[in-house]
Amino acid sequence: MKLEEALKQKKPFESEIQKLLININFTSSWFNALFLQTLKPFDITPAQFNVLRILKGAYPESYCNQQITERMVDRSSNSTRIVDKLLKKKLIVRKEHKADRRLVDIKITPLGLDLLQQIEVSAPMKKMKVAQFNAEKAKLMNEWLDEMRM
Amino acid sequence: MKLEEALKQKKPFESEIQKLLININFTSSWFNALFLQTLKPFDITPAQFNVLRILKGAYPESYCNQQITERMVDRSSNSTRIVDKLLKKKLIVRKEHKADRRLVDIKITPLGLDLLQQIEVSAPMKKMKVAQFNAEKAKLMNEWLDEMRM
DNA sequence: TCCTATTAGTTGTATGTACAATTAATGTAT
DNA sequence: ATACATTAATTGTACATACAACTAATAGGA
Repeated sequence: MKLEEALKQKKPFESEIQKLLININFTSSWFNALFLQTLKPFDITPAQFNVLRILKGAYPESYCNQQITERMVDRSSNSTRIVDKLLKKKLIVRKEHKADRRLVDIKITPLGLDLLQQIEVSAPMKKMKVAQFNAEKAKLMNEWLDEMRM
Repeated sequence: MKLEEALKQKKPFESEIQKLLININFTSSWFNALFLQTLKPFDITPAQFNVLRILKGAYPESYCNQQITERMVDRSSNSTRIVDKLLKKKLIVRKEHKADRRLVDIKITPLGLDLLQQIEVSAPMKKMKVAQFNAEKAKLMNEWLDEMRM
């Protein structure tokens, strides 16, 4: 659906670039709402899911808080608190870093890996990924989005 | 900067489409952080700015709450509370709708229009809009983002 | 008309975000 | 070694978001 229709705009946008900035935010918000619903049956938020996937990337090693933050899609949220929630659900474990006692090592548990697996094979998740979208277009868009953040 | 670098990923993404979904969210979050900073000197949030612009679109008429919500870029936020904040700053006025007393008419004030004008001519705002990005690419991306939300 | 359903807006609450302040550990210069 | 700056993580707080519950007004059918 055209953005002007979705936002019920009478007038066209000032420029394609202005429209693009709004379109990216609108699409992101739209996608996040969908993602939130998809993850709801698994009792996990998109931010928690993102941290679990990051820790899966480190497995069987661990990451400290700072390394997690650097890899989060949305850096505005507080990794300490996200990690707290995951800890309560036993999806991760924490232990003190040997060499530098300021750091905390955080590692995904088998239970956490299991949950990720369950989510990824679930029907709604597969549906989100397919998204009926041409891979060639996706590749170009990825290049251009990367250019935009400069 | 490439998304893989930005997120310090060791492995490439599973597919261009999966990467695109993450790229849109990451770019949106990146842009929002910038936008938040840009608006800070004017003591207004992106959500409040968005509602003001919507009401400028209606001016000199008004919109009721529902019409505002339909036009918001991020529909997850609660328009009543955003409107409350704008009211405290006297950037808008509220009055009861004549025909249907469930509705509330909301209209931007001259003070609100002034603030929008100030923001739009400000240096940081102009900088955000330019974004050194090719208009032809922007147009294609807009078409493709619109296709994605289906 | 009366009853019920629907609609618009507001409010309550748990969780999340933005940002500053704090605590504790380490690095570095003298 | 001591003092000071820097770094990593945590905590406090005001505000925002997600979502359900609530209030009040209107619409529509028997």
